[in-house]
Amino acid sequence: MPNGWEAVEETDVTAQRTLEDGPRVPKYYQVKKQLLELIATMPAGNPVPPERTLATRFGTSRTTVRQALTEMVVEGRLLRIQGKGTFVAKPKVAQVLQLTSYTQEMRSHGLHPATRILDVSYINADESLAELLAIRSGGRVLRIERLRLANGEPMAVETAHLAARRFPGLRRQLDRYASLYEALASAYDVRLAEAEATIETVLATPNEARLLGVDVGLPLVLHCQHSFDAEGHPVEWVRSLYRGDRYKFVTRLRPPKD
Amino acid sequence: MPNGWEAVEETDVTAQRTLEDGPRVPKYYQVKKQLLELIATMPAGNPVPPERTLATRFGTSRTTVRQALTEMVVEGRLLRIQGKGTFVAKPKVAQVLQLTSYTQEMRSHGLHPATRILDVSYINADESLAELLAIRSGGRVLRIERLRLANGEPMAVETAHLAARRFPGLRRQLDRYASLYEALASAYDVRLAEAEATIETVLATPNEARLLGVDVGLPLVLHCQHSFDAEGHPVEWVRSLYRGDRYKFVTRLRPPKD
DNA sequence: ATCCAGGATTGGTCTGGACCATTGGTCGGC
DNA sequence: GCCGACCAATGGTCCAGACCAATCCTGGAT
Repeated sequence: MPNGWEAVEETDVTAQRTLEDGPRVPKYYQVKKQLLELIATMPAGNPVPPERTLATRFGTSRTTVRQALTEMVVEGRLLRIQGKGTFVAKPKVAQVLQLTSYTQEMRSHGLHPATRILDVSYINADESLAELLAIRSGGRVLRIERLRLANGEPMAVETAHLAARRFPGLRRQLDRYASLYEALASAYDVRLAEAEATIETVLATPNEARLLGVDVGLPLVLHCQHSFDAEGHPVEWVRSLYRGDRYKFVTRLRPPKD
Repeated sequence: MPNGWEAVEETDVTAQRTLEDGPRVPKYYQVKKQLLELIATMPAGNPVPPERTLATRFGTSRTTVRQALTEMVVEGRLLRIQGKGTFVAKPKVAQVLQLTSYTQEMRSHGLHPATRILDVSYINADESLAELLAIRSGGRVLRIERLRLANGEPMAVETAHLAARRFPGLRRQLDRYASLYEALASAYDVRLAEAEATIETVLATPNEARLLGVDVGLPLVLHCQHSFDAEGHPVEWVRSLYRGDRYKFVTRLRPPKD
């Protein structure tokens, strides 16, 4: 790893008070600040010194270094790969919050989109899902689970739910069209007109971590979208998990209607 | 602490494979699942056994228990207070993404809003801020830093920036009106018509942690809002930090304009 | 009855170490 | 040249312990 690590000066990092004489600053936070300076001018993909090297350099334990690195990973500044090393991360993708297809969205960022179908199955709706899809409790629902990739890299896991009764044979139609939205438009003359969405922070479960290629516990953005057609009838309920380290969201705001 | 902890059975938690025979599940994740079951029927505010007690019960180290608890804190399921204990958290507040005042928003949730002014000062705009406010670089900007509380509890830190030249004497006007938006409307006949906002995950710095009453490193939602009046002129740029464990966001989505 | 000091309890930070899992490189055999 | 085994390097998990910081409770003094 001849990458100039030798040039990193040994540094005494001590938990200390802030300039405003406020609460003590954790030692790991000082390490984080030093690391932020270290990577400030590095291009995406540039390797960062190994944890053990950094621990020696900063005169601190590996645990403390890991804590600092973890925060930077969560914030999307670093990318850590077990067995390989730690690297400066690519900038976040700014995802516009609107009703558009994943494919179009990624292309608008100059990224090559791909989708892998993880599962397509029929389930019976519990009460809350039934209410969302305006069907009776226990009604049949088509569930489509997809992994969204950009340039071969997992970005999101999406699970769509649609009422089987409203869209008979939709499962077979999926093979004929490039996307779900296209199938809905062409085979059922249904287009999404509006949706209500919630966004919140969750942490990756072991399964989700595996799908997205991240470590368990990485913060994800949970985006639940309840979509309606032009007549105001519910079309789908989609639960999407985005990598919080890879995305920022963009939206337009207006005043509320009085 | 006679709270029935004795009734919690000793449990052998082992890192194990998932039902789908996928990757191993970390031990702390198993602890997390057990804890989720434990708190499932507890009301908000209910105490959770201390870390050392849980470590004994689960036959694991305190570090492992802490990891599980931390995840649940991040997700807003638990609230941890140093010296006091760990408690079941209140449900997240669903914040609608629209141009409305903080006061109105909290009231719509039945919460008692309050605002504490942290700082009001004039600064000189750097290039990016100048561009946002459509002023020349170095121009004078009024910076207003506020802490938003609900029922006495910190919820967000907001820092608003407005062009001093466009709103002469605004600093003094702030004392006359209940809110910034009201001052803009009454003293300058300016109302916000539209805004563009970004949302992304960041982690609490020591200063932010102190203001919000959370631990360093807790995930926060960074919300940057660039607001315009009816003529499309920029009015303000606001940087807000919301507690990710306390908020979920709600928005309406529409198709893009072709 | 109230207040304050001291101790107990609880969570927060840090250390050092061990062990595991993943990735990549090297070397030897075919 | 290609493939497989082995090893090194790197990150991921977990342990046990020590110490610090914040909160609360109790007992004694006023």
